[in-house]
Amino acid sequence: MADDRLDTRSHIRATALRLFRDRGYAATTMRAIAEEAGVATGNAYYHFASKDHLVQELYLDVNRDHAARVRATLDAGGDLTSRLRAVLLASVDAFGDYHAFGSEFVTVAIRPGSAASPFSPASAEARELSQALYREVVDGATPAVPEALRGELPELLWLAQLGVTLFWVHDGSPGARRTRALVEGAAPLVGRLVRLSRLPVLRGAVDDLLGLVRTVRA
Amino acid sequence: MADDRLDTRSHIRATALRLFRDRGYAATTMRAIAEEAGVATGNAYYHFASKDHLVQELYLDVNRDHAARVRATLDAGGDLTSRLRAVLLASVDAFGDYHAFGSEFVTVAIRPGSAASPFSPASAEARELSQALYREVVDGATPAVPEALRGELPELLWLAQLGVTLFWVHDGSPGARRTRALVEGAAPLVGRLVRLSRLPVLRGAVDDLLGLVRTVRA
DNA sequence: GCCACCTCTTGAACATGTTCAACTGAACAT
DNA sequence: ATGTTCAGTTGAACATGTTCAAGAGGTGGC
Repeated sequence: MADDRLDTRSHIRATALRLFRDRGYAATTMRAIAEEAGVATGNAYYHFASKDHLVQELYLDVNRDHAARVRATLDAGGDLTSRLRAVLLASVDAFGDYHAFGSEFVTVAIRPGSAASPFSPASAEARELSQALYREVVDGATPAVPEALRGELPELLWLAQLGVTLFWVHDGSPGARRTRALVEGAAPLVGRLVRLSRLPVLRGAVDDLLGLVRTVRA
Repeated sequence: MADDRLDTRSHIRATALRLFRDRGYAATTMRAIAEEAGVATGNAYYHFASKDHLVQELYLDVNRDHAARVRATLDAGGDLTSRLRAVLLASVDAFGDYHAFGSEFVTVAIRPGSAASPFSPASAEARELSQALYREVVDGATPAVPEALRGELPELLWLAQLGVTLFWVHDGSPGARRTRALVEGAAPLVGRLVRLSRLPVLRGAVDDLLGLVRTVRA
């Protein structure tokens, strides 16, 4: 019962994540986590401010998994479309273990006040990990992404991943088929648009978009 | 206490919506709604399956308000950009009353299983009301929107509104300034892209996009 | 009149996230 | 040794969404 217990905090963390994976969010009560970890309910709250904070730990795990899955692809080069496609599909895979309860978890994540929100301070580590992947997607692409886009594109692609995840949540198809179809279609479209962005006719639209992104970010 | 009480159901509904508006989602307990309405707690559950279903009623109200706000604009004609801009800004205004608690409500709405989700069967009336507005935005625009886009664009714009709302939720700026800036920038960008979509160079990208939309919708 | 049925209503009971006052025990100062 | 402090721990208590067995009251059949 106290074998792998380096310290109480990480023991509770590990217990919670296991239960989340096995039972989902709602079915994993704080009492169950505490009991399974062999501590009192209140103790879990001493180490984690809320259930959301435990979910946030789960997101961190998923993001680490995602990063590990795409390491080889990112190092291998390739064009923007194939890199983006691979990274987005890998994110679907990384979430795959939680597919049954995916909607529950993303629900928690989208709550603006939630610690598990991708925008929350508590998620900073997971967010930066994930955003770094898309920076690599862009910077390592050959042929190179046009200079003008290189600054903002990674963040836009990261947002696109959040969109894909949101879609995935509502996607009841087996094996997330529809979500994968979305990625298969969207990645080449992004690649094509990035290539087209060099054309003079599109210069205005591209400038508008970049200006909008910069304005809105502040 | 029983003055304006046509029937219990609508009395509970009205009471709940008032409390939601005044106190927000979390602070409005089912007990408070029932007590304020002068019925037992369980009675509220007889008429509304869950608290989410009451929130869904609130969304219906907001959507009706939105539709009323844009009636004149839609009847007046104008180009796509100005029509889209007006309708999106009006949606920000319609949600304005709930700005303080906006994040709470949208949180509820985004939960996939939730009755308040824009995609839920329970929200069908609100959804169709809202989607119809964007069909009008597109169909009533002069110069006319290219034939090829007229089918899918309304739904895409409706999704864009959901995106704007999601942004608004995370937008802490006074008067939702950043959200309005997003709309002010995005509407002309959409207008410009729709105009450009006629160009032969973009034909491929447009076809890809439309194909993607059709594939993914199923 | 009486019974069966059905809609509507009640309020106690339940499960769960969260809080909190009290307790433990180790580290440290005197 | 003794006292002090404080991070860590406990479990009962609380608030709230939700459920449910019980009943009220009306309507129609006989």
